Amino acid sequence: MPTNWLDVEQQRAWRAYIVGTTLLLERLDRDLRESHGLSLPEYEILVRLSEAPERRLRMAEIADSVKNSRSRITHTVARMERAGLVDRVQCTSDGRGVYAHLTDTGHQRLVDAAPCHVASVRAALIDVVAKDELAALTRVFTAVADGLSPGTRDPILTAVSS
Amino acid sequence: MPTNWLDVEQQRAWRAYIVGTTLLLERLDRDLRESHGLSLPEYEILVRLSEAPERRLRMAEIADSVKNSRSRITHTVARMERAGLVDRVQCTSDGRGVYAHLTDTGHQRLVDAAPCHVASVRAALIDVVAKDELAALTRVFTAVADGLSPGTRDPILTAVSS
DNA sequence: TGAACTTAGTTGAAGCCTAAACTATTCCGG
DNA sequence: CCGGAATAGTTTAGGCTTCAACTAAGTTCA
Repeated sequence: MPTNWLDVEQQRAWRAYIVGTTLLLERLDRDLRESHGLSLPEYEILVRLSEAPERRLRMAEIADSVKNSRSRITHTVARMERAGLVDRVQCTSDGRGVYAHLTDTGHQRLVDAAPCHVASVRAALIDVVAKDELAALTRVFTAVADGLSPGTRDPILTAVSS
Repeated sequence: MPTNWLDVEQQRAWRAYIVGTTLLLERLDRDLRESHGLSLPEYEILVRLSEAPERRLRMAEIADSVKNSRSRITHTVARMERAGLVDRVQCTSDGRGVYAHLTDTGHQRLVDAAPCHVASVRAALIDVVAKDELAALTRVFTAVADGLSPGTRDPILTAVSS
């Protein structure tokens, strides 16, 4: 079967996307690190934990929600525990299970970092695109995620309420 | 100044984007590795070199075009050289300069990998998105890249010809 | 009950990336 | 021409990620 190459428009879209994403993720990570000593992956975990009932989640739930491997979550949570951002709590109902639980310190760290992070996201992405382009972005990446990981959508991506 | 938080639509867009991007980049990288033993960053470098005059670029040109640090390019090109994909050639006009030059092996490797990679990009992104959404994607990330790295746009992103 | 299988999570080694310091060369002003 | 500043690229160490192998606990089914 001959390759169905990308046409010029598609190639432009693809390259713009990788280049923009490389710059964007690097910037957000750097801003968080410099101002609050958090990496972007750590920040994302803090957010998920802060939104969870009792501020805790099973390791696998974290892994699923941020789309990282379990191994990676183990390592990252271990670092966060060393930094006092989370506790690890044995799950009583499942002897294999472990909860990562947001500490007060961790919560405060998130509260401190959030305004700065939101400002970065706005400055670099949200505020430089039109409303309808943002809507297109949502559709595009919802479709992408659904194609690559069907049936595991973030609740916020389907419900309108926070 | 009170934080200008993201509204629900903006939050949906942002989360869809990170989650989708995490899955997408991971998938493309994995596909390339498994089928052709290349990482996505390596593949991108091969593409840039293959398009360059005489199939060679200065280290800094590579770094700029893929938006990676020079240090990272040094490391990545060193690995690629070990793998026989590129040569390193001392620049005659500037004693400090080094060219990375695509070898025949490297070019063949790219030719072999390209159809597979394009198929992955199509399956995961291009073919799951409408034409106008793709155009929006281009606009969004061109704006993002321009905001974060003004004045260093990829030629393909401004010219219509390949 | 118990053997096989699955799931949750961890571990350790190897590879990749970052940051900062470093070498070598070129550029610029006097 | 010289000295200082800037540029090109490399190096090294340390941190992060991946991979494969591993432990431990739960599940299934005869």
